Amino acid sequence: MADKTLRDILQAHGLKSTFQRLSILEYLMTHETHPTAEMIHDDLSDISLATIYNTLDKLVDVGIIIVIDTLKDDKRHYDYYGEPHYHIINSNTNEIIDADNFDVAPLFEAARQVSGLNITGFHIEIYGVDPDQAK
Amino acid sequence: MADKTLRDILQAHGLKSTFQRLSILEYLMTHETHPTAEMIHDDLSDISLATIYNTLDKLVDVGIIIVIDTLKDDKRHYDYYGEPHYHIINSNTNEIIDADNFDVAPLFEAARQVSGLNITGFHIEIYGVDPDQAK
DNA sequence: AACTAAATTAGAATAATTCTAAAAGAGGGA
DNA sequence: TCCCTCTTTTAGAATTATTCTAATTTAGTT
Ligand SMILES: [Mn+2]
Ligand SMILES: [Mn+2]
Ligand SMILES: [Zn+2]
Ligand SMILES: [Zn+2]
Repeated sequence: MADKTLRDILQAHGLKSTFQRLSILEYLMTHETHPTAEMIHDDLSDISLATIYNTLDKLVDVGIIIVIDTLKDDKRHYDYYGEPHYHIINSNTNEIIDADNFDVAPLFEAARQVSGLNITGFHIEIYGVDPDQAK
Repeated sequence: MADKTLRDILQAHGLKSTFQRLSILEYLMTHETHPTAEMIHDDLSDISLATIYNTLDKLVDVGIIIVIDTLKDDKRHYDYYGEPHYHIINSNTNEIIDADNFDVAPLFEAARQVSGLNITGFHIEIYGVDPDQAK
């Protein structure tokens, strides 16, 4: 059962399995919509909004999901982060496109050189507009 | 006078020159602190907080400054964006380091290929920790 | 089955940001 | 320089996404 896998993911990160966490994680894994807490709550309406927020915070803490806080709608968007990837944002529609066709190693090395830090992760957003749009 | 240059920048972007706008723009150009609206208001206390927000919005709209909304402090940080650059964030201290030692052209090309969009800009944050820190 | 630390919940609280609508100012033309 | 008009500024109220509280339930273990 698919349930098994979800439990494993949670346990591998030291999180207890509750049906709330299983539902929310599954929701994020199966939706490409980069939803907000409210959007998730609309669909999983049996789970309290406080739990939605608590769970999302936990999933972010352990690195299963990430936050995208760059859209102009003043809401946090969440994203399952099974594999590292970057985002392309269509400024006309605010659509977020996942992409991974770029090797970040040279960028990590550049950042290490400048800062002397141990690089642990990245957050890349590329903005674009529909090519046919005037201007 | 330095005033002249600031006026020119505002006018070049179609913004009227007010002493509030000149002050805020100069503040951002001369501080590396990536301040919040509140931090700016603390230092430029003659300017109302509403105007700080209004002005920052305008400067963002015309592209003179950018917003960094990724820190865990739940506040927007602002950054003079005279030249394109990326950010390295020390996760131990939340310090934001400016860097420009990386050519984004290949990344732009990768994004264009995936999305078909006309790429207009980017927002890159690289996270790191002090190398001596345990773990 | 019983235990206990952790998770969930409803609702209140917080606070960054936005809005309102009235007063002041900038810039252009006469 | 003096209007004129549109834009900007402002104090304070309003909004609202998110966080907090404290009581209840549950997961995982013994
Ligand atoms: Mn935010
Ligand atoms: Mn907020
Ligand atoms: Zn994504
Ligand atoms: Zn910067």
